[in-house]
Amino acid sequence: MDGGASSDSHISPKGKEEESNRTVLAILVGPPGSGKSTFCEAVISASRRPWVRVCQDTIGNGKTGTKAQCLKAAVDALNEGKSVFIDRCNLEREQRADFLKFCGSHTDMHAIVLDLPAKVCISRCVNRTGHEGNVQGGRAAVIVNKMLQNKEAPNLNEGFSRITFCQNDSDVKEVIKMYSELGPADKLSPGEFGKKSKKESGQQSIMKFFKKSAREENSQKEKEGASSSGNGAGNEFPTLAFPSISTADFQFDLDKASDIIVESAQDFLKRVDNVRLALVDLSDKSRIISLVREKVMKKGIDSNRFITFVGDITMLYSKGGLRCTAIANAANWRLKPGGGGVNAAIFKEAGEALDIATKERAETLNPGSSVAVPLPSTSPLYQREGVTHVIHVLGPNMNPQRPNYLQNDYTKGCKILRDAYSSLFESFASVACLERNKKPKLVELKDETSGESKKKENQEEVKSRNQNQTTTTSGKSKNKENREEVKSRNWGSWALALYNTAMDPEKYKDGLLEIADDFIVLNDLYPKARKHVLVLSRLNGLDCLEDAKREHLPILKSMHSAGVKWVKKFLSEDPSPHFRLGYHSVPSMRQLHLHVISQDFDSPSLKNKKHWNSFNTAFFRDSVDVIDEIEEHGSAKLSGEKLLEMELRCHRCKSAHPNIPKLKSHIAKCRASYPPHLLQNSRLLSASNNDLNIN
DNA sequence: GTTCTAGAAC
DNA sequence: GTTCTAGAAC
Repeated sequence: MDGGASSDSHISPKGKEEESNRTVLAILVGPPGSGKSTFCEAVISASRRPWVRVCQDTIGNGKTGTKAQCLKAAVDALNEGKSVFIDRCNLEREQRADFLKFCGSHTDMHAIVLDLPAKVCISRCVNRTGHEGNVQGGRAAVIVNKMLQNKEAPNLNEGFSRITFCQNDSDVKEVIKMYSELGPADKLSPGEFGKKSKKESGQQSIMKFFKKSAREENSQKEKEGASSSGNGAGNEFPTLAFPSISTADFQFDLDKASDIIVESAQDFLKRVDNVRLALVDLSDKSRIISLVREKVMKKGIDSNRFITFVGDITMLYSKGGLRCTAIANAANWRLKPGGGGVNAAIFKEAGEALDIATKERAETLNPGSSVAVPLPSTSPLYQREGVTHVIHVLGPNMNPQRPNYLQNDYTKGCKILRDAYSSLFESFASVACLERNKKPKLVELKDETSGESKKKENQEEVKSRNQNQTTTTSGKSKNKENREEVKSRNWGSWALALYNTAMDPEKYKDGLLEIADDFIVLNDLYPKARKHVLVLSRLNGLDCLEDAKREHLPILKSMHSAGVKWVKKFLSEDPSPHFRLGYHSVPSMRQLHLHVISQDFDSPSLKNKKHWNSFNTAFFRDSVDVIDEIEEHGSAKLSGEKLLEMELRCHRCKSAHPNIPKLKSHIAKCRASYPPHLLQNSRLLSASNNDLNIN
């Protein structure tokens, strides 16, 4: 494989050989309510390419349409040089087969799988009216459930050249955009995109949304294995390709660097399943590659999950058959294109789109940190290589010829390099949409992870506050502190405002939004976002989350419901914000209160690090998790106040920012999707959130 | 929790 | 010089 980053192959090889105006037959796959018709209409109204939507619900002119009618309409349209959407459920392989048979040599066969959660589809069906096929109202749930029982995900071996999976609304949006931008002569690159890993689909699907037989999966694996140029690994894992950080221009010691790469990777892979890391270097004489290979072998790291790869990081799929979800860029601190090496090559291949998308995320990068930038679908790296994200990462600089070098301080250098890899891998974990519930460590970023042991200590401390000091098994000098804390929790007079309100709401009723038997709702006096209310318990003695035990579950649940009710009310006035409901691990004000807060954090009262981190680190405990944990263990996990001193990171894209003003100007424009953790379990409530309709 | 302000960081 | 943080007082 040639190592040149500057070959001419950024022009898709397919682009040259294809005559213009090839047609596309795109089969939508998804149950009623998954948004097939909306998808088609959105693309058709925006596209320069002529599209025809063939819909079985409408093709019969009032009567129920047939598949045969759809086939005929599709073939007619293709013959006229138009591209076609097949808008019917197409959930079973057999249902799709006939359409694929008509695939002439001038037509690309695509599948677009709208793999949204079943409950979302059901709820949409139940709530809609005037549906073309009358799948709506009460009968919809039965129909959708039945259809979902035995469905098969489309497979390349059915004859599709491209299959795109959408798991959520933002995927759908992105794919609509991609198809809308497809000009008459353009072609999307072949392959499977956006597919969930096996583990994820197992965890997310309530009713085995798309069943796939083991036999099929194996044959698919064989197929992929055969075409993957003998790198020995199947292509089913999300893969991060990364160059060695700091060892080129920044002259980091190779031996030390290789240790850090291997250790960081091993640590990451231990904690995260279903991902793969690929260290990439241009030259097969690369010293860093051989050092890493040697150490990987010694450590017995799974060679399917950590690979070394010689090749151009911008052409891993097109030239090397290695499909990567994300590639890391050894960036400079200004996040500028150019320079040399990997940074120049990636910015060049990704096109201007990456520069623009990067600017939207962050202006600068600190050594030891990273920022993940989603690649616009127009980028050649996305279209040709199937790369969805570029993760910029900055390592330590040991080069005396460069400004701000570390003067051979390898204590500092090694720490920064470790931080850089940890941050890179964590960013990748977010990108790869990992299920992180079962591994609480993963929820934390690098810096939080390093604070993990401290956090544990803190939790223990908090726990032991409630115990008598005679339990001295691991007591040490903490006992003195404990004794003081056990005696009384000293609330300053300023910290009693909520308590006083809860005990005598009538006195303060002018400022209250709602007074119920067991809780009160009021606006936070210093709101940290456009919408920020408190649901305040009225129970005397329930001072904070630490006090909440099983007997408090009814009040916790009723506070939660009240919070959700107010979210609904806010969303009915303005559907744009997202909300979280949760408690501070260690509150400043006495009397248990639930924060209901919109995620814009656009407020002059949000002034310092503590404010930010109290809502955007594990210090903030989502109400849903608190209830689950108390149900399961009798108490909720608490995080220590150490987290409040953490570096400032955007709650959406996780980029780091040096101070509050910079962070605030960033979050005002950041539109990255929220971290996967927040998208689960209704931690994040929005107008499109189905749970709001059900509760 | 906020306000105030010294002094660190830029 | 200005901006921003962090600690003390309330």
